Amino acid sequence: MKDIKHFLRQNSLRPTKQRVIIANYLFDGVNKHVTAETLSNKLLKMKAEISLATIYNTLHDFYKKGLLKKLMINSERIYFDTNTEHHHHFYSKKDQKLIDINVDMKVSGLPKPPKNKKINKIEVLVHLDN
Amino acid sequence: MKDIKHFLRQNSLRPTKQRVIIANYLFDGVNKHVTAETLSNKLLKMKAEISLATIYNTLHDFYKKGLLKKLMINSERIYFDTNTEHHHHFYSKKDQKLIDINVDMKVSGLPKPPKNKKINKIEVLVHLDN
DNA sequence: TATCAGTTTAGAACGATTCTAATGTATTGA
DNA sequence: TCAATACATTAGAATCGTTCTAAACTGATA
Repeated sequence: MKDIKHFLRQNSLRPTKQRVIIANYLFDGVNKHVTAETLSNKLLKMKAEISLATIYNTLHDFYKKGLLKKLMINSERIYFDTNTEHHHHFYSKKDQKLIDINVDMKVSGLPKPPKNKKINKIEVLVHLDN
Repeated sequence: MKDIKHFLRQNSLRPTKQRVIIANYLFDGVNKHVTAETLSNKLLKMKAEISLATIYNTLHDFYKKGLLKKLMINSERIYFDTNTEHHHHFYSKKDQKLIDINVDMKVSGLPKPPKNKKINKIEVLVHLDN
């Protein structure tokens, strides 16, 4: 798409064929959580053969430009989130699935951070059972 | 120590030389966060040469018996926490350090979990800046 | 349209972790 | 007490996600 090219250029990223395909998928308006592997699978289904190395490069390029968030979910893989707003998650270990929590939550009773340290952000992960 | 042997047996773990050394270190009353690597280094400093495979095995054995918690911190390594109570953490990416938050915190404004899912536990990770 | 910096790629390398299969050791029960 | 055996340890190989390398390619620019 034309505007994806603009969008990439606006972020000082050359709109190469591969980046356009990936950005088109990731930034279609629906928030997504992807790993290199899930993205690769999706792209293959869309008949787009892009090497894994490029997928890794592209995810990191987008991340460096602030277009993606890296999630602090420990599960062997690195998750990238197209929702770069500060938000929280449900996590189902069983399904290996993340679900955005888009409402505002408040954490109360927080202790003082250690000396000389400032709180950057608070992440809440709600683990689901089944 | 004698009681470490009892402790291991109580948890249906054979008190082998290696498990006794590791348990003695981990369960000395001071809560710790370790990775296989940091534990291995500590043990070497204590003149205890235990193979990495055994360290991994032992950490997982202890984990399976509920003696250790696995932490959901994304950082390439798996962290094990000797504090198995439900609690939260400060995390300094810069220092690659975790600090327990031992006070009770409340999260308000939590949305309903998805259909057929139950909330298991809520984990709060407070990211530090510097 | 030639140039060149930036990009893609296959495959090698890497690092944390797990596996393998041979050796060693705690437990048991006679 | 000791032999049998079930369980543990180990070195090194294998695995898996990810990063690196270096050669080929391509978008931007002049």
